[in-house]
Amino acid sequence: MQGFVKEFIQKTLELKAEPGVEVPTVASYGHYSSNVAMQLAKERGVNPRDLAQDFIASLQVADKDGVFTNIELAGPGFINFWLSSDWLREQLVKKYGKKIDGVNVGKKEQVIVEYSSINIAKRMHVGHLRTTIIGDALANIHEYLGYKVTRWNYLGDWGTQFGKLIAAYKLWGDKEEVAQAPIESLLTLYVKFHDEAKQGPTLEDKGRAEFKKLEDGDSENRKLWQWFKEETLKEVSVIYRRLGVDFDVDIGEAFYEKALQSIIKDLKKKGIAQESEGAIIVPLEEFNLPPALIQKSDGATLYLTRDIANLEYRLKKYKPSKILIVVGNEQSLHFRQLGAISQLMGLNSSELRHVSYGLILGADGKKFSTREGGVVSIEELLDKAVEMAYGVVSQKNPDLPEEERRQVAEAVGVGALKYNDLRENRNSDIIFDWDQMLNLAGNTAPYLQYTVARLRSILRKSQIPSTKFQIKKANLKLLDQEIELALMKKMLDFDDSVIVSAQQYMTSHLATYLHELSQMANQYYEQVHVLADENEERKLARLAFVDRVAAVLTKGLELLGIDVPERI
RNA sequence: GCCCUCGUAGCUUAAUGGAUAAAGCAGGACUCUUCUAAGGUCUUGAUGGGGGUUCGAUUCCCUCCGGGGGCACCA
Repeated sequence: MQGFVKEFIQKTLELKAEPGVEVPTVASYGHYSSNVAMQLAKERGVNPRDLAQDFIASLQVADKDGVFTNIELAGPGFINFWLSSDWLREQLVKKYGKKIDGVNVGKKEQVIVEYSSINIAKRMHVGHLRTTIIGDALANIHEYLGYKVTRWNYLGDWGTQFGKLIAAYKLWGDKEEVAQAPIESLLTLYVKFHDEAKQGPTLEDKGRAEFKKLEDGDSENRKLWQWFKEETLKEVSVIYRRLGVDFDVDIGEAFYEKALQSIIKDLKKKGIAQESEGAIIVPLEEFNLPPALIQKSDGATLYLTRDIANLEYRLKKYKPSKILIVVGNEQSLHFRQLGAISQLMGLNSSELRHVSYGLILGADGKKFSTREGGVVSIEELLDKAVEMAYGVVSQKNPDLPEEERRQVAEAVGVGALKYNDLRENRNSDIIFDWDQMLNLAGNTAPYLQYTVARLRSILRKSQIPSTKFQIKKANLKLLDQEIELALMKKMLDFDDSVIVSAQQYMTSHLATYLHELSQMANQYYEQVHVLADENEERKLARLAFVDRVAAVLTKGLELLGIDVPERI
């Protein structure tokens, strides 16, 4: 409802700029608070409290419908607003009377979210977890906000390592083995190639030669490459299914290979790129950046070159208003260079955003190395989380049938892991810690899932068919407890949290909101015993209300990509 | 050396330039004949140091200290 208050102030006071409105941390400062008078006092050369007083007079006159019960001056010049209970009830019905549809702030504009971006013939490890989870949630959030979202898994499917892999496969590979455990056996071949290559340069040459053949379209190598790709995707699809993640596009680096030479030629012609030490670079002094290398001295292209082609293709085909690239902040220089080059090329029609996040570090505080074996695979992480959740479910709720316990454990374990990443979307690094990742109490997904399960349990135990829970028909006047009104107000702030999450590309706002809503819901069923109510009309109204609280929490968790079991 | 990023309670983290810095974990005290105690209630405890801008700074600027990442032929 922040937007509503903002609009009300802006219209009434005829302001050019959007006024600042926030939800105060202290309840006695009102439902909403604006610092608009303090912002404008200086340029108007008046005392902020006097200005606020004038504003309040106009606002009170403008509030003909009685939306606010109180508009008050406070502190150095804050204007604090209290919403009327009836208006809250009305809005609740308006917003949540049917299913929760979202808000159309995106106006069907295109947004491309690039995330996960795995490498072919490599295992998915903890490093891929953050990008996959954060990217998927951001995609969901943009969809809720009315954007047309394209989910893009930008595959690492090109490079000399594929020549090595093909060479290794031709030497020692076994079709059956690869088909059975693709990533495992391809990885083994790759490692073997490296070990053997230490004996002499002939093997390396062979790898390079195979890659050259692949580049030139040799049909056998092309087939092998395609097969490796398919098998890898088949294998990781199991993980994606467990994570509830799905992509619209999985075009990778290889796709752009053909476009690269003409891009380089074009950049040279326009004077954007130039030769240097046998390579081709784009100087970026004007952006205070080091020069970007787009072609090696041996003529080979680079990741950045392909990203330029990638950007060009996306702009042309999708005309997106935003491109979000969810990848760790170790690549921030790369994306700053890409952004600079896109400006030089005039490819800055859409917002190109590197959604970065901190690295996951080992216990020693150093970067996890992909090369060494010390990396935890995603399967291992998921299995461990689910196993732990299963233990807790079995202990807390032994009466649940075995199959349901398994399902609950999957939702709880995976949910806990996801929420752990989504509740904090900051740029500082994270030290990998099993205990913290698998924590199931406090500000975690299981707490939110538990809250919904409790709410649904109340509905179930009422023995009233769910079709009767109609907030439109309920007599909401009977809901007059402080906690009930506070909950209503909180529920109406849901969209704000989603909007801020999208604006700042930070899922933490939504996660924090859901935790707060959840805390209030827990207080609610602690304080108010719905089923014990002898007033049938009020009981039915409360059941309808409980149903909507659960619905908002469920929707929020859905946006975060977290499943909600009926019982837990 | 240069660039980026981070530094908040014992730990993990919040806080579009706002009022009394907010949670969770851990610690202490309560709370299950009442809709699931994965809960609820109370409680101890913090902005790295120093300057500046501002009516107001965790937030912006400068500087110092400390952690992490990056810096032409990897992605």
